[in-house]
Amino acid sequence: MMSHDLSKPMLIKLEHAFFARPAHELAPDLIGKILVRTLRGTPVRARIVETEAYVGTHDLASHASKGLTERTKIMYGPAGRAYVYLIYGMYDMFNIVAAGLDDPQAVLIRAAEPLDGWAVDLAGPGKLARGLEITRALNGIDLTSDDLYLMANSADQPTVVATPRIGIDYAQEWKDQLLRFVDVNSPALSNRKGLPARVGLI
DNA sequence: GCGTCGATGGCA
DNA sequence: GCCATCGACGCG
Repeated sequence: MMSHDLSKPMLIKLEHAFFARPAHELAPDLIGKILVRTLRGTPVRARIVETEAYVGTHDLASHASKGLTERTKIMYGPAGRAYVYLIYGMYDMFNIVAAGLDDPQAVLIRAAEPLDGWAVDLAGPGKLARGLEITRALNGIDLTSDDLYLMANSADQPTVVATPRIGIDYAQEWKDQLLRFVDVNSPALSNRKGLPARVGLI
């Protein structure tokens, strides 16, 4: 008979099916998940604390609003791959493709807490990609690969709050949609504006 | 603490 | 001409 110690947290690798749903559902569910990046043969881990959903061609903040182009074509493919692009000439942005074929949705990973005593600043999408060495060379990579994958921690039940997305003031009626998701108790958010100073027994 | 600004290159 | 950003600088 197998024994199960339910007091022990379970770490389970996320498979493709986890990512194959609308970005507005996937994005909050990614808070508290663990990113594993293999660098020079060694896995480093970080806990995701901030994400944003980009929900399709009608979303004026999404690159997919430009339709199918050389840059956006990865979002039209299967869920669970990386969409990595360059912004401001110097920062790579790491996104996870969501939804299904020909439904171009994605989740931007904006901040994480390094684990295992690893001292690195991952509080912001540019810093996160730099710290994890995620560049455009990884655009299209399958996120169940050993180089970069995700894990669920059954013991981690973060308090998730939705806010407007950052840096998309041009997106008209989309700029106020509550499509950014944060673990309100994390010290590693990119930006704390609009959040309660602290969350206790409110 | 907060506002402003420049870096820097791919994209449509 | 614009960016799904960051870090440096100047306030007082």
